Amino acid sequence: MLDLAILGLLQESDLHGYEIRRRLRDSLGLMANISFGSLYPALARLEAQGAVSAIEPGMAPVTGVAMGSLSGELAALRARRSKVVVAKKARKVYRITPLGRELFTRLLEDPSAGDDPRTFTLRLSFARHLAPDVRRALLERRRAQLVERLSEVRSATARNDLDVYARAVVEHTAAGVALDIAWLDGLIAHEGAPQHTSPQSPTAGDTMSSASTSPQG
Amino acid sequence: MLDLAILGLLQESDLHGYEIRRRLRDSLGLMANISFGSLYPALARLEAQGAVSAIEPGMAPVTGVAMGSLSGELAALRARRSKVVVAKKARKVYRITPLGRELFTRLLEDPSAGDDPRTFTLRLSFARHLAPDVRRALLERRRAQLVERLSEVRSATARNDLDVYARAVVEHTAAGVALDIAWLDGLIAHEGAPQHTSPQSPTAGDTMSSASTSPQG
DNA sequence: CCATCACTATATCGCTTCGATACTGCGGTG
DNA sequence: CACCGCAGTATCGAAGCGATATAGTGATGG
Repeated sequence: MLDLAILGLLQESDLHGYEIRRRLRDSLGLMANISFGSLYPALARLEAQGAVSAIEPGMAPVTGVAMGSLSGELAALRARRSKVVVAKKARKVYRITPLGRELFTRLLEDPSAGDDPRTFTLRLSFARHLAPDVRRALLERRRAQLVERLSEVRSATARNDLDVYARAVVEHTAAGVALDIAWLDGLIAHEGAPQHTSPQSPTAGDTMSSASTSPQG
Repeated sequence: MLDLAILGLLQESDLHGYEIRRRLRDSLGLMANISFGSLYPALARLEAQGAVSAIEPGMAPVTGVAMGSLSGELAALRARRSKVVVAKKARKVYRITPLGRELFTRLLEDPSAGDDPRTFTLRLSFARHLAPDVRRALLERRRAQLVERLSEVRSATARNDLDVYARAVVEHTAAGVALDIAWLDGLIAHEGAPQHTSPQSPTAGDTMSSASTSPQG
């Protein structure tokens, strides 16, 4: 799961660990603070597989891509005024390999490679890399899962041995799942409608929001 | 986290592993299928701590509590017609100890013992065991967390480098968090209103539902 | 009549993830 | 210049997960 996230980010630019974490937090906006205890082992794993390769520190061109927006820009500013060349510390910058790109595609498309909510959210975030039919299949699959889950939760709602609080929880859960389904329906409708290449189709634009798919609370 | 769930269920009746799992699934309605790879180690852990004790198979009175609603009732039926005494197999029935009750209270009340969404959901499900002020504190604490999270996600929404899909995800996430907050507000209001012992206060009843706190999708 | 299926039930293995913690290098501030 | 705090990498132990093994039992059906 982390592998998918990492490869997806590296797809766009070379990054070092810390920055990957930051982007996971606020570019993807989801995936509440992945811990380093997960991140670094994941990077090591991917490197061992040959899916990413580490650009040795010092070799990395200091200009641009590799640095975090915040730290990078500040460092650049400082460099300009204090005329000290910002010799980057022990940063290990990672770059995706062709093999990594293959792996990314596989993780993104193969349903058997994880089907939990987190993975779905991640896949959807990267859905621009998917062919329209695969994308649609992804949405439909998820929808089916949610429909099943909804009926389970609804049956729990029907129980009469629940006190106020337990009941509040299950009802809230059910409502959440229902809204997720509605949201997916919106997305599916968008997929189905003939795709204009023009950025904004007239009816599009506000069907794209609703409730929580559950990428963390 | 599992510990809290297990102790909470054992609070009401003695149970064996399989049945704990079932109740987690459909009594609590949440906590999508806890795997046995988590459950049995957790039970072993609790037993080692002296928080639960295993009633040896055969010693357990076959009448009632220990069996699952389904299997139990069916087994009873069958026993009646086939007059074979259903000598229960290798079932290990667990019972909570006084020390376990202490641990339960601690896990339920101490915020430092886990503050992830799953744990919150669990705590709320067991909120009838909490004193009103502690209960309220629990809700307020969670609300504060969600408010912070919302502002984070909203700032992600403001980014302009997101494609349609990534944007859809973050917006959906934001909407979900907002609804969670609204739901909590409802619950808090209920807590605040002078508590009648009578089951239904006039204005109560439909404020208790909204969106997903995120006990799984 | 027995094979097979589906379900209850316990248990373990290897892997991923998490939370805590430790360490270093550097720039800014008192 | 001493110290604080942040950027950054790294590791450890515990917790949870998914797959898998094992075994007893009632029901289904050729």
